[in-house]
Amino acid sequence: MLDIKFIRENPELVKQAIANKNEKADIDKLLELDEQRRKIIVEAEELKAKKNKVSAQIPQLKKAGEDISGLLAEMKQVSDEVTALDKKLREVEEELNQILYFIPNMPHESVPVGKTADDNVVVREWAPEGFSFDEDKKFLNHIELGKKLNILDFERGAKVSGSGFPVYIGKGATLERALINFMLDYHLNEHNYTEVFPPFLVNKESMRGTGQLPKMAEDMYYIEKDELYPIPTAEVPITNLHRNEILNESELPKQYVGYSACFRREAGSYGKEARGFLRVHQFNKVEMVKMVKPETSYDELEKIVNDAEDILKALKIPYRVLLLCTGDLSFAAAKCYDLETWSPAENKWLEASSCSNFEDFQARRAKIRFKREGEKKPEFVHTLNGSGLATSRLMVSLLENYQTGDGKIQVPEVLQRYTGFQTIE
RNA sequence: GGAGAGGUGGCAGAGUGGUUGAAUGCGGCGGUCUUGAAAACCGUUGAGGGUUCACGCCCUCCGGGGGUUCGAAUCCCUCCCUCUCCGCCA
Repeated sequence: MLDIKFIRENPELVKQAIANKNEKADIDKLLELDEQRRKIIVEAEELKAKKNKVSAQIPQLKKAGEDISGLLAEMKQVSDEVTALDKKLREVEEELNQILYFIPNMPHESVPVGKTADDNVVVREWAPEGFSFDEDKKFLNHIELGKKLNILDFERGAKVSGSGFPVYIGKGATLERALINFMLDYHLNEHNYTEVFPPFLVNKESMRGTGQLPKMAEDMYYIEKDELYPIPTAEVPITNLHRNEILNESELPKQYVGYSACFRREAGSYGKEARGFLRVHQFNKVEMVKMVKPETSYDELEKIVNDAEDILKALKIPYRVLLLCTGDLSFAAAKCYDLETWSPAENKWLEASSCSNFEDFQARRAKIRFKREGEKKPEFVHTLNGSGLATSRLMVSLLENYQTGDGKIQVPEVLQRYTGFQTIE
């Protein structure tokens, strides 16, 4: 959420930012409500001050034996007016929030302005030694490989749950588990994160805190009976760990890494793009979350991208880093890098990680603050997160890149001590 | 799921209708004393909002929400959470 004061002082900037993000919000209406709100507050507080003053005098007057019935009647009137004004204030604030909660974050000045994914900028590419984009070579895609080697079963997943719920079997399941453990260990040992194993169901306040609600409600699963949401990413429970808290400056930066299953309805996405692992309702992801001092957040963003890249380098999977343009930037993000891994069978890049700086957008919603040494006023932290990484897309690239000419899979070297086997055949 | 107890400031813990944002203790910060430190003593120590160029002034907050009252941490309703006992259970 943006600071209402900032919007008040920079309405044109905000309008431009929203337009650049291909979003809509009625800023003029918002400012009108804001003014109305403050007017009501002034009026109500004057009455409250009067009420408090008189109420304090009443016991003395009573003690002195004076007749206060007239005063009581008058105060009753004042009290009723206050109640009416407070009610009006709540209504105005609700209307105001209805707009405010739907306003996206402002893109950082370093983010290229653009309409669609075509306007994203390739920052760098990486590939292991000896790699080439070999278009002549015949590659089986991950679905074919999964079937042939009996390690993935999309049909049975559809039977048990529905389409988009893949099942890993045998060495496929082991490989998936190995991948998750490898990534967690790597971030713990090489990158100095604190491990978190979060709940997979969260409440409404948490979903609002990180910005999934109210705007993305349609993309979430919801368990009505208990008013809980299956998480779309571990970002939600981990960032909300410190909701409504004031941290000490010395505690920052907070660096968490956690595994979770992720649940997404993916309403409205069908067809070719949804084949196999490319778009699923449940997948596994290792997520990095940081809470940092504002002045360091853009350095931290670069670090988090590097941390995700290190995993791909260790796995020796070709990838590229994309800087997203304003139009492709998600609702809560100020700046975002995507990591895309190469899929030789699809002959294209697949998004396997997304690393974002949210600045104080989430922190303001979730009230995550910190206090500087010697300062009185708490400030909002900056929050960041990055997938490090999502296994489903990564698994596509892994299987396809590590297939041998005769349709077997060579297990990446760094995973072998986790799998206990070197090949899948 | 049933029965009971409870949720107050960083922590502990008073407070059951009237200047209580809240006693007291601990902790934190500042000071006196000291070569320095400890002890002792004195002072200070929450958040949000409105208004103001500013000093300041005002409002709100004692788990969340609503209500009674001129006035609520204190009374009523409701929801949430924690603890104890019983039941059920991976």
